Amino acid sequence: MITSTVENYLKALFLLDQHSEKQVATGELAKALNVTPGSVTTMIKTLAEAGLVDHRPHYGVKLTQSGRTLAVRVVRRHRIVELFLVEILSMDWSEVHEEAEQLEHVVSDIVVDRMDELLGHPTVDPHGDPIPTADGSLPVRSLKRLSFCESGDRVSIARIGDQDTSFLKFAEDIGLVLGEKIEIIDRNDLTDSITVRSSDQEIVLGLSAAGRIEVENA
Amino acid sequence: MITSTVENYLKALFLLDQHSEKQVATGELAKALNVTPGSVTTMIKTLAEAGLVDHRPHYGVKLTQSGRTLAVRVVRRHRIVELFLVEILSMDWSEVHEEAEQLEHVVSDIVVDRMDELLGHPTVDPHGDPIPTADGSLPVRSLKRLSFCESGDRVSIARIGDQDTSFLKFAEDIGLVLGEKIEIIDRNDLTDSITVRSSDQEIVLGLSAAGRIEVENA
DNA sequence: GGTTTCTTTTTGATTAGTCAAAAGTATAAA
DNA sequence: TTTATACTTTTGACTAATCAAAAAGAAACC
Repeated sequence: MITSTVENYLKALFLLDQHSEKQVATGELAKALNVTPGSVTTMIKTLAEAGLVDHRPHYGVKLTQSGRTLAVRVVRRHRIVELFLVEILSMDWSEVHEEAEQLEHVVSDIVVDRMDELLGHPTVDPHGDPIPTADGSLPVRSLKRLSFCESGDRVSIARIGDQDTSFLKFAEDIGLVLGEKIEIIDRNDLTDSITVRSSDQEIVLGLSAAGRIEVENA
Repeated sequence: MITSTVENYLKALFLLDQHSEKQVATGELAKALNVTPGSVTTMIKTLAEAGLVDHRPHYGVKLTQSGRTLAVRVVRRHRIVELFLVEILSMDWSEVHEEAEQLEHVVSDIVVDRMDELLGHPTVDPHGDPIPTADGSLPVRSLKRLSFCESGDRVSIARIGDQDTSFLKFAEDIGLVLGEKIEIIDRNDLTDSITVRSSDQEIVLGLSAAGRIEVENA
């Protein structure tokens, strides 16, 4: 039986290694899961025996095909549940992450499919993250960080992956919502800030905050 | 922290002892939870230490007030989730029990309250079991088993508590649904059966099946 | 009252997951 | 090439929950 813990390890591995083909370090995984490195080593061995990861001691770990398949299923459940909580139960998108973190391990395929249907087969969750399809495929988008944009760029907000509730609330309050079209007015490396216009309103953001927002060309 | 296991023990105790003020026997609880009596004894000791139950060794166990409060909360979550799955996600009432069994341990109060709202503050779940209010009160209804009805009685179906999927499907198929008004045509102790009329249709049930259906005077 | 039967409790083991701290490797610096 | 630093793995211990089987207690029967 696949426990919630195993699902969490697989999901964390997936989210960590999806943007780089490299092995994931034990310490990195430990930090992501909030456990000690020793615990990770132990669990990695269990996962390797089950054929869910490949482990090269002292180098790192990587999902196998079957591990990846399971991980994607967890991610799908998580993202559909998050969107469902926001759209159907009118919850605030800043507070659904923790909730989905629990639900992702217990909702059955039937329930997820019903939610998916009710939501009209959505492609992204409330943070702008893509929702894997039932067969496990995951669209790849080419986004860039708002902090890398140049003056004059016209882009739309595509993803705010941050999971910090207060940052999400803040972004929402100042009108930086998913799909919003914005224009970069000024990018200033001296003051370490970037100024954007969104629906006639000018917003100044520090570059580190801007780095947490991803955009695509409008 | 209250684990799912503890919640399950409390819930089982609540469901077993609610209709009799008596102590619950170790073996009875073991059967309800599908664990060995030894496991129950061990857990009971833990619960007693936490002040959730009173335990008289070799006699039985009973929920304390605080144990009861927790149990009722679990029952509320379970029943609201069940109804939600049926009403909002259009799932079949015969298949939601297992699902709710998992969800009851992870849905937060916020989510339950939203579901409750969306459902219009319902008072009974899909099986006709009362839903405890947020403050923990639980309406008491006086129902009787269909098997105890006499010829000529006019009643309405109030509860089908059984959790066996096939029995639930069967009841639904023959038109014995919650709220349905029926008239007892004949009750025959020799053939061990009862004949009822529901919307012009005559249905013959064995008394043991009729014992699983509860009714109230129409 | 004494013995049999049924139920409960105790005992000793096991599994999943975790931690703290010791021991072992790899890498980078001198 | 040796040493220092950083990271990983191992070790031993702990918690929650369980089981199987032995021991103990209560009840029922003669």
